Amino acid sequence: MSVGIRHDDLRRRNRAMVISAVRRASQPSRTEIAATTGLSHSTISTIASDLIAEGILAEAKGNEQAAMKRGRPQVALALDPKAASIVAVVLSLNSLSAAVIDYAGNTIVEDSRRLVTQRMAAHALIDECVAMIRDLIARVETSNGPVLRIALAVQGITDSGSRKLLWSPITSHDDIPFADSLEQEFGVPVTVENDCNMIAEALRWRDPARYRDDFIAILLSHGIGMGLVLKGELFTGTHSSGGEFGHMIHRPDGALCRCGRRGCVEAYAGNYAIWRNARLGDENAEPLADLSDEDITALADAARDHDGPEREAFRKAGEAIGFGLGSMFALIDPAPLAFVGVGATAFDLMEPHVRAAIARTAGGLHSKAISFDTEPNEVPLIRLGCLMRALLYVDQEIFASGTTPRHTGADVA
Amino acid sequence: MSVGIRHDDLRRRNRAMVISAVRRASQPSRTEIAATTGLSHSTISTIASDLIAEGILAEAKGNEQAAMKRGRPQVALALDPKAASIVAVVLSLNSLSAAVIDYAGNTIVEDSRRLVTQRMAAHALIDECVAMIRDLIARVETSNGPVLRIALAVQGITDSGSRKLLWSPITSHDDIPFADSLEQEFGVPVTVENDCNMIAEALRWRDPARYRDDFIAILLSHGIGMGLVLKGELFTGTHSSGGEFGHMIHRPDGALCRCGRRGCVEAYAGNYAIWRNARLGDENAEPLADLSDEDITALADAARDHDGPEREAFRKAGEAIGFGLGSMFALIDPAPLAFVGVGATAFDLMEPHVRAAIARTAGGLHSKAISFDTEPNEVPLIRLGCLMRALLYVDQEIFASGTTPRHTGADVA
DNA sequence: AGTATTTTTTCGAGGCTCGAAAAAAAGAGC
DNA sequence: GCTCTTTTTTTCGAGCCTCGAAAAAATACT
Repeated sequence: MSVGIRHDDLRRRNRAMVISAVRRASQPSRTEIAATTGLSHSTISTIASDLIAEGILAEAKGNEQAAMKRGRPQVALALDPKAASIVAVVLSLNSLSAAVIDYAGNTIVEDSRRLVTQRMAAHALIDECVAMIRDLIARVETSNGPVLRIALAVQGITDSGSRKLLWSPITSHDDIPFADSLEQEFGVPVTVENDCNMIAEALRWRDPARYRDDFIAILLSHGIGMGLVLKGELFTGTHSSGGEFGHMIHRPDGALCRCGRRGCVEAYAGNYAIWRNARLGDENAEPLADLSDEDITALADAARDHDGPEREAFRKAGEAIGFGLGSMFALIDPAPLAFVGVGATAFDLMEPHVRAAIARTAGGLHSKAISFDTEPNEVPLIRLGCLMRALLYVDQEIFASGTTPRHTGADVA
Repeated sequence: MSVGIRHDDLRRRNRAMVISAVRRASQPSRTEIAATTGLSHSTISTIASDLIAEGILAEAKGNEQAAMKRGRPQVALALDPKAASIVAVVLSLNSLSAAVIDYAGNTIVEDSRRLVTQRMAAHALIDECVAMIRDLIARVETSNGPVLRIALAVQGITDSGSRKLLWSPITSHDDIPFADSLEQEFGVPVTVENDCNMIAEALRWRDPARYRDDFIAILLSHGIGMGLVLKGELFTGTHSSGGEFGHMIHRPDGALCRCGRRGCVEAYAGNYAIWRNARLGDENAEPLADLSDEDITALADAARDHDGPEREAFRKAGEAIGFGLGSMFALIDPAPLAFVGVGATAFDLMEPHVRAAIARTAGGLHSKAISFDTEPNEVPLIRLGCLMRALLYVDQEIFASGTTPRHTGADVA
C-alpha cells in the first residue's frame, strides 16, 4: 500500500507546485502563485526566496507592462535559465537529432544527422547517440547549468519504466537498453520515451486550453501511433508505453500489417497501406519500406482530383481509423483528437469516412461533439514534448527536493 | 493545476492511511501499521488513540494467538462495527436487492425482490429503491452506526461522477438521476456504480495477491461487461463509467447487437448471440431478451457432447472475445483476466479460440503469460464490490477528516 | 509631499511528525 | 516468586511547516 506522508514531503510537494506554477504561467508574481496553488502568501514568499537563493528561480526585471496599476507592483518570477540544462534526443527512421536546452526551455546548441537505422547494430545506434550528445555537451559553455537529465524520444514501444526500446520499426533489434547505456556514459538519469507520447505532452504545452485533461494525439505516418492523455496523465500500458492504436484489429485476418500480423488499423491507414491499396490493389502485398511524404501527398492530390483507387484507399483508411476510434471510445469515451503527421494533410479525404464509421460504433452517441484537429509536422512536437518531459523531471524530482547540486557547470561524463 | 498541500491535509492523509491499513490487514497492531505505512511509532500511536477516542477503531480483545512471543504483546486494532453503516443496493435485470452493512463489513439486514424492470417507469425504479432502503433502515437497531453512504450497483453505463444511470439494458429510460433522488430522500451521499466495476473492486478485496494493480474482470452474461483496474485504480471513461468491452467492434457491419449497432463483441459472445448462432444460425436475427442461465448451460453441454452449431457458436464467441482482448491489449498491454458470470461456466469451450485469436494480435507477444480465471456467479462479487466501495468512501472521505458526527444512531431520512 | 493601494516580508502561534527515552506488559530463567 | 530480558506502546521535547495578522515596501493618485 502507499506510504505515509512525512513532514518534509509537504515542503517538497509545495516547492514542486511553485516551480510548476512558474513554468506553466508566463512569469507569475508571488500573489498569482498563491492564488493558483491555494497556499498562503507567506508560504509562497518563503518558498520563492528559497528557490531564488538556490538559483532555481529569478526575479524577472524586464517589467514590460507591470505599471498602470496602483500599489506596489508585482514582481514577476521566472525560471533561471542557468539553473540546469537537459538534453533532448529524437531518434527516428534514418534520422537522429539532439539539443541541449536550458532550464527555461531555450535551445543552447543542437545538431542532427542522417543515419541508416535499419542497417545498424543496436550498439551502433547507442554509440551514435552518445557521440552526438558528447559533442553537444562539449560545445556548451560552462556558465550554463549542469545537464541533469537526458530524454530520448523514439518511434516504437518502450518499457513502462522508460528504460529500454522494446520494439521499433526503425531497427530490427529488440530490447535496446538506451537508458542504462547512456546513464553509464554520462552519469545523468536518462529515459526513453515513445514519440507519440511526446507529441501528446507537447500538445498540452502548446495549447493547454484545447488539450488538457483528456485528449488523443494520433500520428498518421508510415505507421500509426498514438499518445493518450486521460484524467490529466499520460496514459501508458501496464508493461510498455502502450497506446498502440495502429495495432488494434480492424478486420480479423484482414490486410497484411508491417508488424507481420493481419487486419491491424495500420494495415489500412498507414502510409504504406494507403499506397498499397491505391497502387497495387492488393491488401496482402508486402509493405513497402521507403515511401516519401511526397508519395502520399501525390496520392492525396490524385484522390482529390478524381474518383479512383486513390480515393478508395483513403476511404478505407478513414474507415479503419473510425472503427478503431469507435472501439477505443467504447473503452475510454470520446475525447478531442489531434491528427499529426503527413497523413494529416490528407485528413480531408478521410474525415467523412472516419465520422461515418464512428457513428456506427459506441462512440456514435457523441460523434458530433468529437473535434478533429490536424497538424502536418510531427517533428517539432516530438522535440518539444521530449524536452518538456526532461524539464518536468528536473522540476519535480530534483529541484523540488531542496538538496540540489548547484552550478557545478556542465561537467558530466 | 492541482492545489497545494496544506498542513491539515497531512494529518487527514495519514489518518486515512491508518484506517486503510486496518481495513486491509486483519487486525494489525500499531507496530505493524507503522511498518506498512512508514510512519513513526509515535505518529501511529497518536493517530490510533484519536481514532479509538472517536469510536472509529477499537482494540480487539480477542487475543487468539497473541502469546507465544516474548515481550509486551501486540494489541490488535480493528474497525469498530458500530462506527457507521452503509447501504449497498444492487439493481439488475428484474431484480433488486439491498443490505445495510456495518463499518466492519458485516451484513446487518438485507432484502431482495423481483421486479419487471423493463416495464417500469424511471421514477418507479427509484421509488422501489427508496422503499426497500427505507424499510431496511427502519429494521436496523439504533445502536448501530448512522448510515453515512449509499452505493447502488447497476448494469449499464453511469456518468463519470457516479450520479446518473446514463444507459442500461434493464430499462428503456436514459439519464435516471439515482444519486440525486436518493440523496434528497435520505440526506446521505449516494453513488451509482457500474456493476462490472464493482466486480473488479470485489476481486481485489477477495484475492489481493492475484488482483492488485492491473487486472481485467469480464462479465460473460446476457451482455458483455468489463471492470478494469490499471495502475491500482479503477479505470473509468472520460465522461462515463466506460470500459464497454462488449461494444468494441469485432467485425465492422457484422452481427446485430442488442445495442442496435453491428459487429460488437457482444453480438458474438453475449448469451443471446451464442444462442442465436447455435439455434437460428442467423447473425441478424433480433436478439432474444429472456434467456435463462439454463439455456446457456444446455448449449454448453451440447457443444461438449458433439460437434455442431453449438460448438461453432462458442468458437465464434471465443474468437470475438480474443480479438477484442487483442485490440485492448494493444492499448493497455496484457493483464490477468477473470471471467465472471454464467458464461464462465462455458469458458472451457471458448478458451482455445480466445487464445488463438489473441495470438494473432498485438497481445500475442505475451499470450502464454496471460492468465485466465473463471468465477461463475457474479452476484456476490457485485454485492461485495458495492459495499466495499461505500465503506472506502466513509474511510477516506468522512473518517479521515476528524470532524465526525458520531453515534447519532441510524436516524437518516 | 502626503495618502491610498497593492504586494511582499516578517513574526509569532499552532500543528504535525520524529527520535529518544520512559513506561507497560508479557515470557524466561533461577 | 522474583528478577531479567524482550517487545510494544506511550510520552515528551525538538524541529519543521503553514497560516494569519501586522508591518514594510513600492508605486499611483491628489
